[in-house]
Amino acid sequence: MKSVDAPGIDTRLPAYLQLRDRLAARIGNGEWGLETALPSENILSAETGLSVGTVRKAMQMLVDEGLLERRRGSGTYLRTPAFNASLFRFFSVQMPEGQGTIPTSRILSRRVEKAPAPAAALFGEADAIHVDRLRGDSERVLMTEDIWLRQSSFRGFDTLPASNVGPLLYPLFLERFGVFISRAIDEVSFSTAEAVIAGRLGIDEGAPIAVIERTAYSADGRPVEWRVARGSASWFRYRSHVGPA
Amino acid sequence: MKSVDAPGIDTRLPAYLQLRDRLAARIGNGEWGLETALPSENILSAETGLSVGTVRKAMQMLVDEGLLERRRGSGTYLRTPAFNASLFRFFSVQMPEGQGTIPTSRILSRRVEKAPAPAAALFGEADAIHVDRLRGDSERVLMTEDIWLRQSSFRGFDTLPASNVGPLLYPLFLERFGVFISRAIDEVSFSTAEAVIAGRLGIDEGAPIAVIERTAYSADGRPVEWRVARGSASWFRYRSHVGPA
DNA sequence: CAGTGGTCTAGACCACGTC
DNA sequence: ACGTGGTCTAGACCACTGG
Repeated sequence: MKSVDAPGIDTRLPAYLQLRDRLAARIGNGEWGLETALPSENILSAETGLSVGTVRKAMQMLVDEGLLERRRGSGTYLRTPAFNASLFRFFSVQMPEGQGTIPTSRILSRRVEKAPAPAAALFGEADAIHVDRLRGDSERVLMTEDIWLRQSSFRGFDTLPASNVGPLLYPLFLERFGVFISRAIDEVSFSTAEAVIAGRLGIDEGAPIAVIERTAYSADGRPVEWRVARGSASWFRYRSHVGPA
Repeated sequence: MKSVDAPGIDTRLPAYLQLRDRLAARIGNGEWGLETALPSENILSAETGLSVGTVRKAMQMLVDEGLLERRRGSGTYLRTPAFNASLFRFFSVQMPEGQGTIPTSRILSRRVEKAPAPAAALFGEADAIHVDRLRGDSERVLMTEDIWLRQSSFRGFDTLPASNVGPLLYPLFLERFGVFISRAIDEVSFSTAEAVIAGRLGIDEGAPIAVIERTAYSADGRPVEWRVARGSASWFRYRSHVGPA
């Protein structure tokens, strides 16, 4: 077996895992664009000295993890859209099921601040980039979001021109910062609206609200985002798949 | 390629998929117990006339789907416990995190009834087995559950001696009815307690409650259970993983 | 048509459990 | 020691995409 030389790669691991890590790193570095095919299995096989089957296993792993998408007869490509769509599942009642209408988004502020305790513990950093944001549809505000980003992963996000920041953050994270969000953990709970939140959502102070706390992890397994989303409990609906998709 | 003869198996499918379906069916029929190893890869290869690699792919698929568990040097076994544990995630705040304390369970009634519209549509059957049940810990009732089971899959469940029905239903489904629950979809929303519900939960009428509607699917992909669980919103917390585990 | 990924084979050697 | 699953090889043929 030939080892896959690269810094930070544990050569005691099986070859296909080393190759997986190597490819994940190259993806994170932005080596391939959204519509550029990765090197084919044969080429990677020749480059690495591994057999095609082993290369296949490494690439398949990245497909299973949601990073790549295979197109028979064409090649293997980066994949972002589907995962992002799945992150808006809490709008499912508001939108016609299955149609991927992207909710509107208005960013109120982006600032480096002292991180709240959960975010600080997660990131291992005292400060974080705080994004304050409203989400809704064309008619009204549905949720308010407080997003904290790991400062060392998204340095400069707070000073990016507003015109570069669209309604979807995760594609931007990949394109500008080489950070691919591969998974997240959501926690749904129930609370009542404080005055500021109530005002933003257009509901009474003390009215019931749903709270979603999300911790998102990059492809290398580190937590890079912690967000708290709040919306009126009355229309709220959260869908979750448990077990194999 | 040699086809894997069996009723209900589409022979146009790739061999590894046919073998997967065949094995899933045999698992559903209860052919192997919880601590009995399945036939080894070599044996299955000889039996089916397929190469070991192809057999491997079929078995790996069932592992990925959560049906099987591989133990190197020993064999491949059925797997139930982990998945069942994961189905009690909504108790995560009440219980010491990570410890699999099984909540208490008290079944109030089991009856064949006219199924509510969502269950009837899901099952394609007008009647269903209705299970009315309370869940909690040693001190108090935490949730009430209304469970509807597909009658044709669980015929006789309503007349099973109570002593045979433990706190966990899914292991029972597998052992008595050969039904393996492989995945589910949860929908979380918030409402207020009607009088009966409030009385059961020991909260005020009109107090906020969390509602979890779950549709559970068997290994062959058919919906076999629809349940609605209700608990006080004040302590409620629901955790969900999105993206690859 | 050439190149891609999808399936499949028939071996090899290894790490690990069980007996 | 033997059998299990885990990794890996070096091919084969197929279905599909694209120019």
